[in-house]
Amino acid sequence: MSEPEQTEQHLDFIRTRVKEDQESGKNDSRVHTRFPPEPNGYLHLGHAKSICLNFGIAQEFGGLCNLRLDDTNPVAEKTEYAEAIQSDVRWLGFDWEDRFFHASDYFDQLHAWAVQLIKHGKAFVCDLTFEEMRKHRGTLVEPGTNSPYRERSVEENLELFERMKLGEFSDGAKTLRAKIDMTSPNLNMRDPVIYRIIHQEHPKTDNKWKIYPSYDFAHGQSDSLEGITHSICTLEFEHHRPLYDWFCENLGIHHPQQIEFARLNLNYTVMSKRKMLRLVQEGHVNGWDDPRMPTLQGMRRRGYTPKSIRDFCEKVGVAKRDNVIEVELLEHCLRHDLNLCAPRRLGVLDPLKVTISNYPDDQVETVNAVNNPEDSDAGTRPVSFSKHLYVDRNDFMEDPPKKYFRMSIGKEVRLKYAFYITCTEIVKDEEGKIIELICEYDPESRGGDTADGRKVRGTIQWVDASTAKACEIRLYDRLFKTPDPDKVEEDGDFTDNLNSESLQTVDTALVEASVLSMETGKPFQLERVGYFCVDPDGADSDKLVLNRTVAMRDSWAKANK
RNA sequence: AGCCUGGUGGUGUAAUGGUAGCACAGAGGUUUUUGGUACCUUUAGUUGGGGUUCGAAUCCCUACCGGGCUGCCA
Repeated sequence: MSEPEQTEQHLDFIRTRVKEDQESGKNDSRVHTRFPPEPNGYLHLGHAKSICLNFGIAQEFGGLCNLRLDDTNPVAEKTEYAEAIQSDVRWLGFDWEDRFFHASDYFDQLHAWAVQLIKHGKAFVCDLTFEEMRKHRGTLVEPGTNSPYRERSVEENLELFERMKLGEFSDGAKTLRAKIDMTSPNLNMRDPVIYRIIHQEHPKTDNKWKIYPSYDFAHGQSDSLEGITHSICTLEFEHHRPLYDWFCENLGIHHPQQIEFARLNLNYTVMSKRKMLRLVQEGHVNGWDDPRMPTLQGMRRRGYTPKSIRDFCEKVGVAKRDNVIEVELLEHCLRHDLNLCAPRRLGVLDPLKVTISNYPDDQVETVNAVNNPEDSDAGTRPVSFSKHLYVDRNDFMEDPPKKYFRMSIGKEVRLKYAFYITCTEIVKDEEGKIIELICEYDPESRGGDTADGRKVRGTIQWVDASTAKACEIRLYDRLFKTPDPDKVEEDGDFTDNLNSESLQTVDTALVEASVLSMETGKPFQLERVGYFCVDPDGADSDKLVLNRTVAMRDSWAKANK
């Protein structure tokens, strides 16, 4: 695992705080965090930031980090999600050891605490309907008014709460509310609901409960029970902190410190579960693991490495101000990692036939290709070479501009790892389209250089016609065509900004035979083209399907825009 | 409107009263059997206005501009 390079003078505000607490001896200098997703959807890049923060801080300060599923609302939560979450966190490279918990593990304790609050006159059963409660709540500028049920006796509250628990009332008929302050400027403090009636089977507790605690009544207490020292969450929970504190204090239990940070936003995409769900449900993408999705499953299928994502999460920093990170940073982190670890292969997306006129008709030889120039231990591999080859169509120009280094008539180029060739003749079809290049090769240039040391500036990739394998390649582009997909015309919708060309399928590609043995999901580089990985879609057929993880940086294309 | 929050190059993020730094992006260059990589150089910033101070991104006042909050979601 990569060690985050946190230098002494470069700590973010959360780590600064944790460090101070540790040095002052707070919590006996323990550091204990947790990552608490709700199992109602798949994890995305925004969650990755939180995972890296929580597990990262634990590692850096010699502490622990728990994985906890916040399963207090059985309506949308599913086991399917719970399993994906564990798999994703593990894939990202983190380990919670034996500390895998559920908020539902604490339902009994939470219930007992609710009873305790009632006995202390700090909670009451309320009969107000949803609508009535909304009216009583007041507004942003006006205080709320007390519920008419606020002054029920402890005995009555106890009895009613027990009957709620027994399932005697229908959903929404009654709630248990904390008795705090209906005039508080913080709406969360206006007698918030802490238990509601939900007749719904729970993935973990089955039909044991008819009442479920709200987030506010479960989260802090769960943290407390687990001995969490720093409860790190996103900014939207800032207004809930007074409540978090209120419960810990009024229950007299261990009081973790909640700290909020700004969630991650990335341009050209959306980062909310709700919007991603729509993309999936409305068929704009092919599922949660579509390689264009910012879900961890999508990114994994696309070929993102855990290390590149961790590196990204470290580089985006942690602060309280709203932010939108440019995708270029993500792609930089990806390429940086891939450049170091991805094996190299040869392939052409748009094949153009090449015949070497002075090469023996039936001869086939092998040349040695370097597997990874950044890693000498990766060694070399044999690649077959013969009279009939393919190069990429865009590596030839009949009428090239001044600084074009690749093929054109009479211009000598290097076929990477093989020979120098010079095009002598172009073959066209009736419509004038180039269909073949007749070339001559220099037998003395085997391996890619000659004794005379002459300079050949252009080097291109190629495949041997007799051994190359056909495959389907899926080229991905950003999902949205605008940096801020939420910025729309009136009556518009973020889906208006979807990029209709975010997926382009190329079915003409040819790759060297060894690509067949690449492991699904493990990225490799097709030299000069980009990074790719085998998609699971081809697994059950003979078809080889590749995903383009990310293109190479291309300063030539950029300069010629 | 009330409350809470936050404003540092294009984008992020440091500097907590003492040289505004780093990364990505941009521009230029060196190297190169990937027009990749690596390396070098470079453009560009403290929201405005007052104040305190020898000295302010930092402290105070004020204006302006973002974001959040009226679920029995989390």
